[in-house]
Amino acid sequence: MTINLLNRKFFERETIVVAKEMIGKKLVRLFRTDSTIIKLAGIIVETEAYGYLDDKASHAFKGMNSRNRYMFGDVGYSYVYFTYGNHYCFNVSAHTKTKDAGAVLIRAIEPILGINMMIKNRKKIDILNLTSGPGKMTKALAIDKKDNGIDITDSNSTIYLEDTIVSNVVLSTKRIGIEMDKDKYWRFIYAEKDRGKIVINRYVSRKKENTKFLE
DNA sequence: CTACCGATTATCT
DNA sequence: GATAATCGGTAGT
Repeated sequence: MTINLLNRKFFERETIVVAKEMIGKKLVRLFRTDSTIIKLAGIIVETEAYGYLDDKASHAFKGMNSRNRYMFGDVGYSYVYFTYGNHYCFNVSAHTKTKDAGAVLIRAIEPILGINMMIKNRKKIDILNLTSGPGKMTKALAIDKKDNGIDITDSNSTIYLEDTIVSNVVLSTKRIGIEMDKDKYWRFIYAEKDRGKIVINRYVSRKKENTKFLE
């Protein structure tokens, strides 16, 4: 069986385009021990794009430092940072070759594999709140600083993204929790059409934000 | 149901 | 010394 991973080229495009197209793809998290492999997985239902000189809200805006270094250079690498004294956020670097930095924050997934382990990691049993936010998701998947700078396009990595067929709807909204460049519609969420009505995926955080329809 | 607010600490300047 | 791409609890409607 061959698994189709998102490859380097996928991430070597405009950060906003990559953020939008990551919606509906599968995020896989592996734990390898001597004799077993534990696999956690979910469908990406919420992302945000963070740019470079075009985006005052981006960690990369003021230039490279030891924290944000993986937003720069080669694309398809994880950028994991710690914030608010408690939480980790998980990004994948993505930008065109001519632009030097940019990344996509994965804010929420719909759990599809290893839900029991996610419940253990989160110490919460409420399925709808297991992974519906960037800090909740990293905790459910046990992602932290040790996962910074790993190659997401390599199937030997402990985190990678699988390609999927995406036929549902993607909406955009303003980004969450920032003070600068608030008006960019660079947040993307998963939705589907149900008898003509647009229904936002249940695992998306803050579903009441004003949305724009894409295409 | 929505809105506000305090916790907590690595990292930046 | 100040900040922060959040969360969860509590108060209010």
